[in-house]
Amino acid sequence: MLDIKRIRENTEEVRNGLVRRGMDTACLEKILAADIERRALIAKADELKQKRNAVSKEIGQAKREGKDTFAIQTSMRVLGETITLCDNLLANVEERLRTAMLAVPNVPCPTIPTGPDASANRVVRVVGTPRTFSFKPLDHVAIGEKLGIFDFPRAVKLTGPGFPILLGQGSRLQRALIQYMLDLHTQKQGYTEMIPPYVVNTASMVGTGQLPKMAEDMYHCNADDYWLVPTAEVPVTNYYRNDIIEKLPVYLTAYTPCFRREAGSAGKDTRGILRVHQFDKVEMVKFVEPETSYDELESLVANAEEILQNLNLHYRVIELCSGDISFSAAKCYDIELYSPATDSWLEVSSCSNFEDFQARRANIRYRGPDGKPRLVHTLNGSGVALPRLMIAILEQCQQEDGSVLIPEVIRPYLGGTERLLPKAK
RNA sequence: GGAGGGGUGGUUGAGUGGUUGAAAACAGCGGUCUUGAAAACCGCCGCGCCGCCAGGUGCCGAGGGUUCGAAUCCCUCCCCCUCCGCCA
Repeated sequence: MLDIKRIRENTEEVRNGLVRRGMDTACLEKILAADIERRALIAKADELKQKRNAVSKEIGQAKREGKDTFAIQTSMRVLGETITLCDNLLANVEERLRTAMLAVPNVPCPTIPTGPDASANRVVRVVGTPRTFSFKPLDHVAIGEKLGIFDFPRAVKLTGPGFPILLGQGSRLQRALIQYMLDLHTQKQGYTEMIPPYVVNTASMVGTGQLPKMAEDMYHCNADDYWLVPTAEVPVTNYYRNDIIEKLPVYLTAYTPCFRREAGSAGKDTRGILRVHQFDKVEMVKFVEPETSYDELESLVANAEEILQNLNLHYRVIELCSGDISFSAAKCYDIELYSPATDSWLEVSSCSNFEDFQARRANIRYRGPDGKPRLVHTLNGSGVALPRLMIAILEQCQQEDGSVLIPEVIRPYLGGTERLLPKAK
């Protein structure tokens, strides 16, 4: 959520930001009108309440002195009704204002590229070199078939499309990667590990900005009004909702399954495990002082990149343009792994600075130099998503004989195993 | 799921209709004293909203209600604790 004062006082700056996102800015006029209405009603209601408080005090005093207060009490009853009326009008305006404010996305950082969609994104750096193959590289589905590590038909039987089954050495590889990434984040990069709930309430989803906009993309438990997490960002960030953090910065990391309905994406990129409704991910979340958040974003990206570098994978970093960043983000880098079989780039990480946008929604604060509460800045980044990491490893490390050479840093997590071997015919 | 108890400021903890936004203590901040520190003493010390300021207003788990007036009475909900039941 944006600061209403910012919308009020720097309307054109905010408007420009929304225009850069390709948004209609009519919502700002509605918000400003509601804001004026709201403040007028507050002034009116406060004035009436001041009178009520004063007279009530006098009545108390008079009663103690044994005086008759019937007449004045009767007249005050009318004032009470007027106040109730005023408060109802105010509640109505505030609800309208809040609804409108929750629907306004973050203002993009001024330095990011301006553009309507992904075509305007900027490639920041390409790391590693594409491997040259002496044979035609297979895609992850074909490799997985040879290795016997997926079972898509039976997964559909159990649930439906988009809920893959990993088997045998495939399961073990994924578990090893999770373990490796968590170890790197916690042992070397200074993060504290958390195992959070995978199901959260509505307030948490509003806090990080998934609701109200993304309701259709998430799984909801009607009986309890709970939501399956689409990312660990939600429970981990909301850990400090309505809280004052004692000491900044705080770095947290969590492995969780992620659940995404991806409404409207049926039939798109559905081959294999590229785009699924349930996947695993290791996430990093930072709570920092506002002055440092853009430096923290750079180190967050570096933390994610370190994984891929250590795995010796070919990847690139993209700076998203104003039209492509997510609802809550002010600036975002995507990290994409190269898929040699499809000659395409696969997004495995999204690292964002939300500035105080989430902190205002979720009311996450710390004490500034003057001891007064201030909103923190929040950031998060994947470190990293498992399915596409698996795809990239399978494809980039595949051998002509059908085996897959395991990156060296992962081998200790696989009991020294050097390669995944094709299943016996 | 059933029965009982309880949710008050950073913490502990008073407060059952009227100068209570809230006693007291502890913690914290500033000062006096001291070579320095401790102790002692003095003062300050919650958050939000409206307002240029003065000030006003709201907040005692959340939301409603009663009343001239609610931390205090009533209703609904949430959470925590104890016991019972069920259970990985």
